Amino acid sequence: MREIIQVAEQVFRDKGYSEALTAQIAARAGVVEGTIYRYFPGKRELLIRVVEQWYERILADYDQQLKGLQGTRTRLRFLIWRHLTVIHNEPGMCRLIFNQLRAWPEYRRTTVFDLTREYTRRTLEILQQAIDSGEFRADLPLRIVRDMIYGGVEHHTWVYLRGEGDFSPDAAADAMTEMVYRGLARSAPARPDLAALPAEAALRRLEAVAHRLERSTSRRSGSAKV
Amino acid sequence: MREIIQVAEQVFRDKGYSEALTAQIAARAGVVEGTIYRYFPGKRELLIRVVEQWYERILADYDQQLKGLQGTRTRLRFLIWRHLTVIHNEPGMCRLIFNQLRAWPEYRRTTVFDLTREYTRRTLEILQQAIDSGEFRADLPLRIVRDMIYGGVEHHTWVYLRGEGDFSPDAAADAMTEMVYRGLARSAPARPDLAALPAEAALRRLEAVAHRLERSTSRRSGSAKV
DNA sequence: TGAGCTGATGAGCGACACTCATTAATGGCC
DNA sequence: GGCCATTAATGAGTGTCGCTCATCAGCTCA
Repeated sequence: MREIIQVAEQVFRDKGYSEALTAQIAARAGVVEGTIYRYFPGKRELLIRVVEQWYERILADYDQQLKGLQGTRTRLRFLIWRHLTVIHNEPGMCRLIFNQLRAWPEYRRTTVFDLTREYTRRTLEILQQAIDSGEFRADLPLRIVRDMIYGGVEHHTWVYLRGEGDFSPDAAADAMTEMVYRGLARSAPARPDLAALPAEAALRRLEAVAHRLERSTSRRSGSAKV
Repeated sequence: MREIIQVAEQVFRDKGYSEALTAQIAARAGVVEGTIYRYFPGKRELLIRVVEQWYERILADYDQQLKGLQGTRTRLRFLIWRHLTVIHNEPGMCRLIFNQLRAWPEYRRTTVFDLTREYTRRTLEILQQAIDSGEFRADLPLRIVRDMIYGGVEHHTWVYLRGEGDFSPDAAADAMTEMVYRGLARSAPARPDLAALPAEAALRRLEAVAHRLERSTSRRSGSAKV
């Protein structure tokens, strides 16, 4: 049975779900086709088990890695980068999840579903912590931000998953983190490299701060000027 | 053939791709199964034709609507809202596209692919125009912003597409537009005039604001200090 | 040694997409 | 209008797969 799952993973990964034949999986595993059905209700459940075991392996040391990271930006970037990297390293498996597993009605009762929820929950937590600490503004629904992150990752990696191109996990993670950070940051981003910015950029930043302060001041004094 | 496509659309929409039987489509269309294969190479191509015609219908008056809208924010919001609304109104059809069509190798040779590219190209255009006018900063790759928009929309609508909940196109469009706008806006939002400001004038303005702030701060600190 | 249990076996079934030889319908031409 | 050529429809197959089930082999324990 261990053998069946291992062989099935290989065959599914190489051929995709519908091109992978149960007869072939059985043959390669050195059993007869009927044996598969003693351990799995059907081909679907076989794929589900395969993906579940793989996904657990992938997420094994995940929490530990995250625990060693400090700061909203760093942690956020890690989450995004991690997701991008998994897709980059395991396109076959991700294709199976995105194209098959997720479309099935059984998906919700899968531990893949649970693990994914857990996975994305970390993102929400980080965002919420940043809001609590005042680093992020609180006026955008976090679930939508999360959707833009994970949906964005998926959309971005499609061409690659279709085998028609490549992408850089690092570059994409940088851009997405920056986008999210700017979209949510309360003030202009507190970037350590800001000191090195040219005068023009610094001026622009000051403009932004001044404008915001101006508004808040005039709002308080009651002389709203537009 | 017109009849076949119409019936097929209905059956595909109701039952999903794999539960929809060619025999049933033929029966409902009042023809025999073999007739379908005189007009379509296979079941896949039938779905492709169905989706293509539907999609063309959906995007028919799209450009006209967009042409009547002014301003980056308005136009951006319309694009996002439009996409969300189509999914909300036609979940069956969108499920077919997301779960089946897009996973097939034929997808790239589909006009659905072309139309989608055209559709998302508008988004890139709007973003690029905002960059050219100085409204948006130019240091983030636009393709990634686009991916976050359309990926985010998809991710956000999944629960609904699985028939397990609902979502508000308006609320989601607002939040996503806001997120993108803040993520890309060069200065404080709604001040495109600032971008054109020469350095000297900006400095004068900053001086003035600083003065005002100085006074209001000292006034406040006089009574608030403990 | 034999009874009872577990689990592998592989021939076969049912469901479907798809094919093809045959038949019917259509339309141009004298 | 009658004749032929071209095109379209027919429905009885066929092949492919996932899946089932009666049967059998190996193992344990009395």
